[in-house]
Amino acid sequence: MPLDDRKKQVLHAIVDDYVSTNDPVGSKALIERHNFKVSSATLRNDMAELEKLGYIEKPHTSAGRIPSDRGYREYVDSLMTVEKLSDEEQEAIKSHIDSSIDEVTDLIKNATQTLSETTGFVSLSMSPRLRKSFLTQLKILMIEPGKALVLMVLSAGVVKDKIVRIPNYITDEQIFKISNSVEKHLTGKPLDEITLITVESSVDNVELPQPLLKQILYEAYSAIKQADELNIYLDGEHRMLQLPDFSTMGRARELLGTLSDSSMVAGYVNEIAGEEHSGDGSYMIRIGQEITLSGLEDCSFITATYNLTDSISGNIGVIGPKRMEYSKVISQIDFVTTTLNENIKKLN
Amino acid sequence: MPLDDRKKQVLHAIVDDYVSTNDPVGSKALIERHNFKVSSATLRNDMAELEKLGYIEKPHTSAGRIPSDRGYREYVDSLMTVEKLSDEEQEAIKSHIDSSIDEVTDLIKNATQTLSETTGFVSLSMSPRLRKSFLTQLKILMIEPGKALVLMVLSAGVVKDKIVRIPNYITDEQIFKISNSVEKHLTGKPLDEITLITVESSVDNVELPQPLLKQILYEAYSAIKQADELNIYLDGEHRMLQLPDFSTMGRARELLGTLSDSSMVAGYVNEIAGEEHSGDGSYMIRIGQEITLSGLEDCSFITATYNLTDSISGNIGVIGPKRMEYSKVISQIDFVTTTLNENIKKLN
DNA sequence: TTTAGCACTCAAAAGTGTAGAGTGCTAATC
DNA sequence: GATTAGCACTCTACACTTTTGAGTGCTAAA
Repeated sequence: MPLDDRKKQVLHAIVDDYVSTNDPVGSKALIERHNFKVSSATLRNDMAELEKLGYIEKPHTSAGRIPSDRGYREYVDSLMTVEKLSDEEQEAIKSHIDSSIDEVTDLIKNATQTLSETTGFVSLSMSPRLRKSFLTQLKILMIEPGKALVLMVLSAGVVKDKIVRIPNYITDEQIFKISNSVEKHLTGKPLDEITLITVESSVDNVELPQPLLKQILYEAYSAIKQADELNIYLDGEHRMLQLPDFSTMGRARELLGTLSDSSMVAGYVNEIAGEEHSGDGSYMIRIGQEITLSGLEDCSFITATYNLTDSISGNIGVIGPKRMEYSKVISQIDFVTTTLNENIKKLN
Repeated sequence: MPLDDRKKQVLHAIVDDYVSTNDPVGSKALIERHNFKVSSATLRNDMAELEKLGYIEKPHTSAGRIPSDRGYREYVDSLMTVEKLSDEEQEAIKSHIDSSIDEVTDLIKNATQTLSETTGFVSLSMSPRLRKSFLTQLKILMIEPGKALVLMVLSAGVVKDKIVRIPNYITDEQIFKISNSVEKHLTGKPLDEITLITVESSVDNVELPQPLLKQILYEAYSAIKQADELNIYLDGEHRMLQLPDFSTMGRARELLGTLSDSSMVAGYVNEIAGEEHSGDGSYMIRIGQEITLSGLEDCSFITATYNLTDSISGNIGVIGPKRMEYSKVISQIDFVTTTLNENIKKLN
């Protein structure tokens, strides 16, 4: 059963007030701050109803109400309106973004930092998912006896490298031949189609014993696979300590503890990035318990997607308290992401 | 005036007790836990004396005493004895260290993480100071029109690269020529002797208009300079929240706030790394107010040095509460650093 | 359906009292 | 002269109580 208009207004007002004051909001306070045309008693009835429906809850008997996860969800899905940032706000953000950066990775980092700075929350970004990108160059370069560098240039303009160990007595020339052969066969192939077998079968006519050759090719292969790995970058963890929501040590500890395990967070982000976008916007929101990472029960997580190319993208987002100004934060993420996308385009 | 033997014992005992209990220690408690041959009244006199000399202090009138910065300093300099870690402790550390890593940078990171994990404090490392290292290879590789990669291999086995922008219509061949020419002239030169002039004068006989050539060489130069920059890596910040010393939000906030400005921390570490080592060991200790970073007044900072080669080194260390088991932490750092040095050696 | 009024609830803040650990000082003792 | 026992005094931490005030749900009237 859908909420009637006034109940929607009440819920809207409760969320707004709670977000701005951090105090459970009661019927009287509601009347004072908004001009409802009815009395507090009426609102009390509405609030009782909203509570029964699960949109709001009481911390204890004699306190006001606070939005439940479901209440926030309703707010986010149908109540709030997302406005564009004012010119000043846009300027403030732009002043943090360094568009003179020449490497995509740094551009993304910079945007992530900006996001934390402007929202005051933790921000994060995932490295682009490069599975679909293809190799445009692959070189194996001798560094010194026993050590070589596998250097890859990917279609998205991303450069990756990895130092690998090779048998000591392999010569410059041999490596050079292998490098050329591998490059010729693998250029143009998407990363996710490159297997150990593809790599191994890409070399012929090199006068080296099979086991040695195999070893080198295995190293090359593992370098390629490593280029495909997802990295996560987190920023502004300390800002969470400034928030009243995490002013009790326990909560803060748990939160930062969880965030410190970056591979776990990365796994989670990757997981939800795989799910389809929730309808309307270009962003995705998880509220409270919807986040299945322990210690983030009081947080909300908003992510957006940036694009390196049409088919290669990554995520950027913030983790803040559930009690946040959703519409504002969404505008901020949106703006940062848009700016980031523009700057990425400029690199090509 | 030097302390007499018993006063030294008293100070030693106070530090030990305070470190282990986190309670100001009184004369009675001291008698109970240690077998002094004198009465509590005598200790009270000694303690009054120690306080007058500035080694210990009272949080308030009716509390026990806690060591002052000076007290810890005396303890660290002349009272404590540093023992080797037990076999089990060594094993525990070794189990965290991944000696299969092929890149120095990762090896250092891994050691830093291990250090935080074993001490339970924040750990940090500075990237090696590469000023004195020299180029063994330098290549400029075309990535796509308008974009090139400057790739440097340094004497320490470190590889650095940077994407730079070049004029659009520069060809593969032209870049190749420039690359060769620059490499020939710069190979073997220490980074800190390479100036823009050195780079510019390293190319001759390239049929390109001067301004274009200059632009490319400038980019190459800036890539080289960037390779020389110091990076800091911090780990385990969240662990500070577990410590009783930072159980009040205020302290923790300040601490993590300061640590989040990594360039400031890097600057400080670099500064003190420049000062000469304080005598005996291979480590360096800063206690409390001796640290001139705001928010770290209640911390101590212990650093050690790792070596890539004889002349190229970096720092690794921990930041923990002033109230720490100095001898133990020192052994831990020492062991981790030694192990790191061994693993670095194995890479070559 | 809305409203005024009222009794009831409960957390947070402020106040009170006590226990305990510690101190400094003095005068006696080794 | 150093050491000790004894004692009055100090001050925090903790537990306990009281007060305050915002908020609720319910009832009866509009």
